[in-house]
Amino acid sequence: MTGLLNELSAHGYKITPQRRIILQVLSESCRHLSVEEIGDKVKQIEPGISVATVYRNLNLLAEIGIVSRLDLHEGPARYELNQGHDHHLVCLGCGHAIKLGVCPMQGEIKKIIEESGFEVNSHHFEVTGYCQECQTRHRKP
Amino acid sequence: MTGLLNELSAHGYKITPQRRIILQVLSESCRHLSVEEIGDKVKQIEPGISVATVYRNLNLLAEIGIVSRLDLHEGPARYELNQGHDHHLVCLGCGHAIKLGVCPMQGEIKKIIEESGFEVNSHHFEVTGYCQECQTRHRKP
DNA sequence: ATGAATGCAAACTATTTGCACGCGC
DNA sequence: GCGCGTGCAAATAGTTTGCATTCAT
Repeated sequence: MTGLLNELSAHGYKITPQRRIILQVLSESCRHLSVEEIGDKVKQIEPGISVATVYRNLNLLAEIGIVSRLDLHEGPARYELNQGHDHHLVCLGCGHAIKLGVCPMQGEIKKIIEESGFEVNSHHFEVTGYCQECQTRHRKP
Repeated sequence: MTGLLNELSAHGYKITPQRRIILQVLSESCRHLSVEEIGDKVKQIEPGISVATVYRNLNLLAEIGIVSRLDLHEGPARYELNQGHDHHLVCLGCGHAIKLGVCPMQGEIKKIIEESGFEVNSHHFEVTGYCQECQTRHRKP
């Protein structure tokens, strides 16, 4: 948490109460939160904070790599603290992002991409479906 | 192309001139098109067609699996005919999506996911960076 | 003290929707 | 002829932005 704040100032950005709170909220969650969810939690702590600020800071944080953004087609973007490097099983039922310990960007695939001459900037692997809990619920209708 | 139309009626949907034209436009492109691009091309063929129709049909086509949708964070969603199953190297410079012949959803990774009890609905692997052509352009500033 | 960050509201972009009409089956 | 599909315009969702003010450094 303090590390995150340091990273902010290291990039030349100021440490404001708003940023502190946004980072706090993110660090207390173990799943991808929508801007709305983040905004709600933030407002519970300090009601005066505007959505615009939340948006601005999430963009900023995503840009410097502190948070990662998940763009599902349905609904708004979702954010979470960038846990180094992770891929997820995202449940369409409950929204939980289950961490996957492995990364597809290795072995044969990595080699193929490197050999193609493409300069990799980032990669994204995401599996959507239903977690065990939601499977039963989803099947009945 | 006729196969695509068949697939539509097989799912109980009517074959309208609009749908015919949208599919024609998609089948003539080798890259992911935004709705705006699709709309423009469609209107060159038949000016009366409304964007709403384009949206409605792209959603429909995506649902029955005829087209695939690409959700970059920047800007609108992009669509292309579903070429079976593909992953891409998306260039941040020129926007081209270079097809990757291989799929990460196999071997060890597939096994791990299956064993976790997660019910996979779909998966998405996407690499962003710069294609060879754009690498030089991008490096100079 | 200076410029970066904020709050507010208005603007904007992408997409969806309600309704009356038109057309494929 | 029935009902799905369409065009239009208005509505909505998500996000960004201009501007005056506040605050971190």
